Amino acid sequence: MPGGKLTIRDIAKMANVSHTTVSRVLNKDSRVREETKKKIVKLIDKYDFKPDPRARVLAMKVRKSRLIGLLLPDIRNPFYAEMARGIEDKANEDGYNVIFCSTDGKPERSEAYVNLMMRTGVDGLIFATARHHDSLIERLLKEKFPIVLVSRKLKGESFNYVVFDNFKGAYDITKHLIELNYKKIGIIIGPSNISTAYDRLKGYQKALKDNDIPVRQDYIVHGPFEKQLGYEGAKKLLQMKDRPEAIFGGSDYIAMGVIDAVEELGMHIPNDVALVGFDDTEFSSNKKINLTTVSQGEYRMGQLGVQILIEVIDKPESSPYTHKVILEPQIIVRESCGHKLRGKAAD
Amino acid sequence: MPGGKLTIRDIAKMANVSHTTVSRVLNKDSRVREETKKKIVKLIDKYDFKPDPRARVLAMKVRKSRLIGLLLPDIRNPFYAEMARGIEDKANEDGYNVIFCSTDGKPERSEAYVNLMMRTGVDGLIFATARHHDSLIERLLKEKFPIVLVSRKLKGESFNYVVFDNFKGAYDITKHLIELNYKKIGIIIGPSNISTAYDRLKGYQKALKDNDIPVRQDYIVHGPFEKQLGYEGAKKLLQMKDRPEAIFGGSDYIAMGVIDAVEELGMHIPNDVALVGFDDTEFSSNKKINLTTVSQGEYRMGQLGVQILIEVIDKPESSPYTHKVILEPQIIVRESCGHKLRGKAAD
DNA sequence: CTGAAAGCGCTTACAG
DNA sequence: CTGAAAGCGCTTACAG
Repeated sequence: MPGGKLTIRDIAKMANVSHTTVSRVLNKDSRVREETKKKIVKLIDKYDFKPDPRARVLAMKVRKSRLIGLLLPDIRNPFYAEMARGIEDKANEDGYNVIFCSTDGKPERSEAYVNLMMRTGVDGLIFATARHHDSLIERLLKEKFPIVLVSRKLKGESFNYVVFDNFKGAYDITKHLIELNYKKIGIIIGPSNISTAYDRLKGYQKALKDNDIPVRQDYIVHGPFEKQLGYEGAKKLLQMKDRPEAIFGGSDYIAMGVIDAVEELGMHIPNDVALVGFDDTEFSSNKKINLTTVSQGEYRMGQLGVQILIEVIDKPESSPYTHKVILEPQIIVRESCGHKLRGKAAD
Repeated sequence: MPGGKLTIRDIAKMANVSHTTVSRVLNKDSRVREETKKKIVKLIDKYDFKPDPRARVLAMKVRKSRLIGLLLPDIRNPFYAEMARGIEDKANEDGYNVIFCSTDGKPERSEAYVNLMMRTGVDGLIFATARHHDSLIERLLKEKFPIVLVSRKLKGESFNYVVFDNFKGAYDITKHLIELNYKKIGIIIGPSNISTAYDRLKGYQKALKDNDIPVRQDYIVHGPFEKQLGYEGAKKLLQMKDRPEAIFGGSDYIAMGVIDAVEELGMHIPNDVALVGFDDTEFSSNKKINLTTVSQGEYRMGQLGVQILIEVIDKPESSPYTHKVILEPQIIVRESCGHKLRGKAAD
């Protein structure tokens, strides 16, 4: 055990009391004589005695580890790092610790990590990795294990979640581009079995339709929701004969990749091609990047996620899933999409 | 308990065996008749029974939680996010989970987090937050609690660590600037009670001296090791009457702040001022940023840190601290510091 | 105010 | 191959 192998009985012996009494002072039970209490406290301090948390949990009626698990695609992605910080802060505030795992979007890794976490005994799980159909999460749900989904949802509504209105965010930012007089707008987006990608694509399409702009399939690039996709997608899009004048990067991380490609092609943002992202990570606000994007407030999303999870852990829900929050995204306009009515870009 | 409240005895009852036997199959003890084993395994699968990890740990001779704690300044800082990923990957590989905490460099937060982690029972701790004199770490060391320091060291050598040769990295990159014909070089760096900041400052100074360039105190900006410092420091430096022609940002994160300031002042990198950083985060390689920097390989540093920690956990060291690794940093030259022999910048 | 006893869910000699 | 028993370190009625 941390700090030595003393037990409650050792302390008891030294204090000439039963271990029961020591346990009482450890648990701030009032019915201990002030005098004996002092004696025991002194010993505890002297040896810096720490009761074994596991034995403690085991012996207690309500069995909690005060540990929550967090599954996310990649902690290096600034979007998730920010969210993780919100989760961490809120959790610690309530006396919980958080274990995190980066799955790289691979179901088999999720599976392995969840097993690992279960083995160490987490009280609940936060998933930022849900796909539309996710057997792991569905199983956990069926077992009534406490979980909450953040950012990404399953199909349906039978679970607790906190997400952003991705449809609206995408709709708005696409509309913003259209108002700036762009008509040829490409999009580079994650796979459609991820709710965020799916909804953003829908929002983009709807905005085009509402403005009588045909949706071109060749302007849509799908792939893994990673930076590399932005790079490859932009290369493809920008080398078309009839290339887009603007690109909607499905996330800031993807937009990072787009920027690399644009520079490599010797082009300029926004003169040759406008660019918008989604997430508003720290990167986007950099004065050299100045990416127009959609702010989700992922820190807050993380906080809300933990808050809900802790509620569920404390009182497991009877049946219906009542915790659902949909956050309002907000467009952050910067220079990466040029100026209003600037006229068409080269093509 | 996760997945239901079944115990080993429930399973035993159903299988008509003693709970001892069930425990045996759970622990892959070979001396169980194939037949009974199958029967039990079937039951375990059927009910998806999971033994309580805490009871398990409690009952075992060697008491391990397979949990390690990680203290770092801020998970949102890409440098630490990358390191965390290295730690996570290596830990999971060995069956460990990692709990992380962002301290924002505040000793009182470290203290609180470590208490929290101790309560949940971590087997060891990785610190990326050490200061030269750090009473918390020193106490843990005295208690022989398994810990390893990464990136930042205490004064002295009585502990295990994996760090980079910050002195050399800073020396080399400063020398690089000098070879490019810059003589007025400012530096924006963290507080000198953090080993990385201290060593980098020393490296910078030595490089200047070795090239007969006087060290000017007014070209040195100290402060908290954060992005904001870069912004403020650059504003200060660049508005001096006799301003530096080049700035050494003590970390990429600081360099990010410098870039913001430079742009805000309407200046250009590298024409008006050259810039170098330290860390080589993803941000720096972006084609619009192109920051010359020092690559530390923090992912690998994280991996090595866990590896050492696990070794120490498995066999606590007799006395001397034998795990010390110093990694060689490497300069990554990009365009943020202009071209060789380009002549002096404006001033 | 205090202690003896039972019990939390599991593992592991020990003895068949 | 299998089981009864002791024990891990702690908490908590129950009975003084």
